[in-house]
This record gives sequence, structure tokens and C-alpha cells, in this order.
Amino acid sequence: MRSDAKENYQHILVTAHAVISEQGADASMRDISRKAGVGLATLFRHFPTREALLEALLRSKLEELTRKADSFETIDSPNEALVSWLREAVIFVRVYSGAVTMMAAALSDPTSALHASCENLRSAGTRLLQRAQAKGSAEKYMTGSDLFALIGALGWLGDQDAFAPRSDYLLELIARGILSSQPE
Amino acid sequence: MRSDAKENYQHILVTAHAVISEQGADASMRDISRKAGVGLATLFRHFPTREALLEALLRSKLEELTRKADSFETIDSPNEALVSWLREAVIFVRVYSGAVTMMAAALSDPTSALHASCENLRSAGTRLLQRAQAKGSAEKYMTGSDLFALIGALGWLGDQDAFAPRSDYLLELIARGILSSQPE
DNA sequence: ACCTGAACACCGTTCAAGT
DNA sequence: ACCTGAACACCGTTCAAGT
Repeated sequence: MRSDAKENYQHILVTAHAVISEQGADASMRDISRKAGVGLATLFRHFPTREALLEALLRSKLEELTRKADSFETIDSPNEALVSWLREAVIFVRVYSGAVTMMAAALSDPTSALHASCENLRSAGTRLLQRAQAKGSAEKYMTGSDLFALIGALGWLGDQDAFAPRSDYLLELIARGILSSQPE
Repeated sequence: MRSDAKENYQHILVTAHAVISEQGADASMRDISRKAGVGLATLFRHFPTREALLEALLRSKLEELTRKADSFETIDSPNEALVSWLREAVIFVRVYSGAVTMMAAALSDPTSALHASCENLRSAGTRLLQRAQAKGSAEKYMTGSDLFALIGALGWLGDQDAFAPRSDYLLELIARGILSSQPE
């Protein structure tokens, strides 16, 4: 990549973070390019889709969350490990309002630039869930996709002004639903 | 209203239902007006906002759901009454994809044409919740807004292709979270 | 190799002009 | 009283032309 292109790339990322933080994941691409002081076509060559831009913005944080899932496996209580990671995941998907809906769409669209990242997140959670099913009290019919779905639902709650103040309480309520399996 | 205006009004509603069923609650207003064979300005005079159009489309079903909440109060088990109505409510908010997000926004916007209808839905659910808290095992710190929030979250799940097939299972899981209060 | 402005086909909103 | 076409300021996408 030529050095002017590299500068543009970085500058677009910084500006995009600022704009999307303020306006949400469906912010105007034109607006981002204007505020980055770059031609609109330049933005689209670096990031051919909105998903590609979001993926670049989220990549490092997604990897961090995946690593965290691994490290949480060392927590004594499998139940507590699962719920603690769920809390972290819900905080993460709320970085940008509307991001979680885009991530959910990416899961069922293999051509999305966000698809692989979301798959990784799902499989990271799956390991914690399976441990809590084997050695804890997690619902035994639940899948990694279900866990992702609940992260999504809680993220959506946090995006709604009317519900955001109660999202922590509702996370704990849903956690009780997850952990309600009876020992045999 | 002049008779030609009345005809337009009805015809717009029928067409809007068809278009929004297919494309979701964020379908193009221009597209609706074109398919209704009516000037775009005519659509906007009858329904000054998208919310007003949605409200007109949902009104009768919303009233039906409110009545159903009343009749469910006669069900013996307060827990079962609450969860049965929750199931009905989740089915209802899924009539149009994206409708539930619009309803959530309407709750915290008193100027929205949908605001009153959503308030009514919330208070209908609140009565069933309070009965299940007093005589059943519903979470005692839960509010009517929380119940609406969970309906919204489950509706959102149903709007996502990746999660829709599991939304019934996840409803029952969340229902367990709601009913997990221990008798004292 | 990289960037840009302009064109294209859309969108919601508004309003002067028609019947 | 009611309707309409056109204008306005947007949007994402594409592409010929510039350096």
C-alpha cells in the first residue's frame, strides 16, 4: 500500500470510530468520508461495504473477547465463568448502537465481511457453555447460537432508550433462565 | 372526509399492509404510495409519519391483545396466564419485521403516533405480571416495562434469520428466568 | 497506484399549482 | 377539500478522468 493510502486508511478508521460512536452503526458513509476529509470513493475502495468498515473497527476487540473466553475457562465455577463472559460480551456488542443487529445479520450471511468474526465469537462462547452444561447447571438443550442470540437480544435492549436502564437487571434474569437446569 | 379521500385512506392501508409484510416496517414510503396508485403527498397527508401509518395498521390487533390480557386473568395459574400472554405478545410484535424496534422507540417518545398504543400494551401486561408476582412465582423486582422489554428482545430475535428458528425455545428459557422467584 | 468529482437511482419532506 | 408533480436535500454505488 502506498504511504498516502495507508494514512488515509488509518485516518478513516479514527474518524469512523468517532462518527459511529455518536450516530450508531448506520451512520452515513458519505458523512464519514466528508469528516475524514477524503473522497467518498476512497472510503469505499478501502472498505467496500459497511460491514467491512465495522469489521476493521471491531477486530481487535473481538479477538480480545475470544481470548477472554479461553481464560475464563480457568474460573472454578463453570456457571460463574459462563455468566461473567456473557456480561463482557453484552458490554462489547454495545460499543456502537445498532452493531449487534448487523452482527446478527452477518451470522447468516457468509459473504459478509463480519461473518468470520461473528463465527469466532460464537465458537468462543460455545466452549464456555458446554463446560457449564457438563459441570454446571446450564440448560442442556442450549447451543452456542442460542448464547449468541441472547447476547444479541440483550445488546438490542441496551440500544433502546426505554430499556437500557434495565439491561443489567434483565441480563441477570436471563442468566437465571440459562442456569435453571436441574441436576439429575 | 370526502368520499374520494376515504377510499384513498383505505386503499393505502391495504397496500401498506402488503408492502410492509414483505419488506418490513422500514419499507419505502414512496414505494407504498406508488403501489397504492396515489401521490406521495397524499400518503403523507393521511399519515404524517411512518409511525402513524404503523399505528393505523396495528390498532385493532393491539386492542385485541389488550382484551386478551384481561381475559387471561381468569386462568387459574397466574404463572401460566403470564407466560401464555407473553407468547401471544411475541407473536403479535412479529407481524411486521422491524415493528418491535419502532414500538420500543415509541415508548420513550411521547410525540410518536405509536406512543399511546404501546403504553396500553405495557399496562395490559403489567396487570398479569403483578398477579403472577403476588400469587405466582414471577420475579418480584420485575416491572411492566421489563416485560415489554423482554417482548421486544424476543421480537428482535424473531426478526433475525440466524435466530428465528430458536425463538420459541428461547422464549421458554426466558420464561423460566421470569418465574424463578423462590417462595419465602 | 491512488484519488476525486460527478452521475445515477434512490430516499423522506415540503409546497405551489391544479381540479 | 383534496390531490399531484416537482423541487429539495439527502443517501449508497459506480466510474471516467486526473495526478
